[in-house]
Amino acid sequence: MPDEPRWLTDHERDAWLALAKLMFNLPSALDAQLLRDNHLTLFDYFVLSNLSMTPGRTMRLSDLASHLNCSLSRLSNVVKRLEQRGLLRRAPDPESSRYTVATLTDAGWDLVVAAAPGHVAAVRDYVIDGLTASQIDALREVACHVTRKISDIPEPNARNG
Amino acid sequence: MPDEPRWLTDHERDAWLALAKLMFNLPSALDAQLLRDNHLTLFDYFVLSNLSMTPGRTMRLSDLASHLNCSLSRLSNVVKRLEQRGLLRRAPDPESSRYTVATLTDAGWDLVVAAAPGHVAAVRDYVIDGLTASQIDALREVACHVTRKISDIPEPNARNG
DNA sequence: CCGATGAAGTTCAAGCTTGAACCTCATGGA
DNA sequence: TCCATGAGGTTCAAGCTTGAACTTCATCGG
Repeated sequence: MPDEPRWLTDHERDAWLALAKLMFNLPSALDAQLLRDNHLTLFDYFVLSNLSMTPGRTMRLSDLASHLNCSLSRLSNVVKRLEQRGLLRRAPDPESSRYTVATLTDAGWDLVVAAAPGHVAAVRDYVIDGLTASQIDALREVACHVTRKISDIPEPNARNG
Repeated sequence: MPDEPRWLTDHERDAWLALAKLMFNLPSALDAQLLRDNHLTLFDYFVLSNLSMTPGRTMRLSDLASHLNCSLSRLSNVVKRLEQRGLLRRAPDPESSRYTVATLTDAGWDLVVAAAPGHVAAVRDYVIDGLTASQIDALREVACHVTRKISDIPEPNARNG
C-alpha cells in the first residue's frame, strides 16, 4: 500500500474518463448494428472474419483464441453456436488429432461478405471518419501501448524495490 | 446498400484493430484488479465513486443511470446487490416520491477510499503512464469524438441523398 | 509398454446483462 | 373526481461469460 497514491491530474482524468466511456459504449453500439443487420455480435463477426482471411478458411481453435485474446471456454461456446447455425464446421486437425480446427462454410463466407460493408461503415462512422491522419496515428500508438501493457501483466502489484 | 463500401486503409485498420483489442481487454484487466483487491467490478466502482463525489453522497437512480450511460435495469440490479452488501442504501426521494435515491453508507465510502489507490495505479499502469502529454491529449480528443458520435446516433443508416 | 504430465477442448453451475412486461406515482384533461 | 398518459424503477426469462472440473490426446521417463 503506497503512502500517497499518484492521483490523476485533471488532464489525465479527462482522457481516462473519455476512454472509459468509449470502452463501455462502443462495443454495444457496434454490437447493435451487427445484431440488427446480420444477427451477429461483434465477437461472432471477429471469429468469422478471422477465418475468412485465413488460407483454407480454417484455423485451430487454440490459435483463434490467442488471436482474439479470449478464453478457450468462451470460444468453444461461440463456435458451437456458429456451427449450429451452419456458419462453420468443426473437425479434428488432420495434422495432429489433439487439435480441433474450425472451417468457414460457404454460408459463413457469404454472411461475412454481406456483413462487412455495414460493419465497416459503422466503424468509420463511430471512430475513423472525422479524425485527422495524425489523430489516427496517435490512436494506434496509444491503443498499442495499452494492449502491450495489458498482455504483459508481469505482476500488477510488484513493488519489491 | 452502397455500391462499393469504403474499406479501411491499412493505416486506419491498424488503428481500429488496436482499439478493438483495447476495448475487448482493458475492461477485464481493470475488473480483475478491482475484483481481486476489493471484490468490486469496474462498474460497481463507478457507481460507488459517482456517489462519493456527490454532495450528500446521494443521487437519483435515473441521474446515475444517465451519468453512467447504462440501462436503468442494469443499474437497478447492481444497486440492489450493493445494497445487500451494505455499501449503499435506497430510499424514496424526499423531494418527489416518484424518484429513488441511492446514498453511500459509511462502509461504502470506506470501500471507495480503500479501492481508489489500487484502481488509479492500474489505470496509470495500463493507460496513462508511458504516454506523452500530447498523446494524452490526443487520446482525450479521439475518445470524446467517438463517444459524441455514439450518443448522437442520429440514424446509422441514413442515406437519403 | 505403462503411467505421469500437460495442453486442447468441452461442459456445467453461478453470476451478469438485456429487453420486455409490469407496477407505482405524478400530471393533465374532462 | 376519475381516467389516461408517461416517466421512474423493479422483476423475470433468456442468453452470454467465467472459472473450475473433466476428458482426451500426445509426449516423456522408467
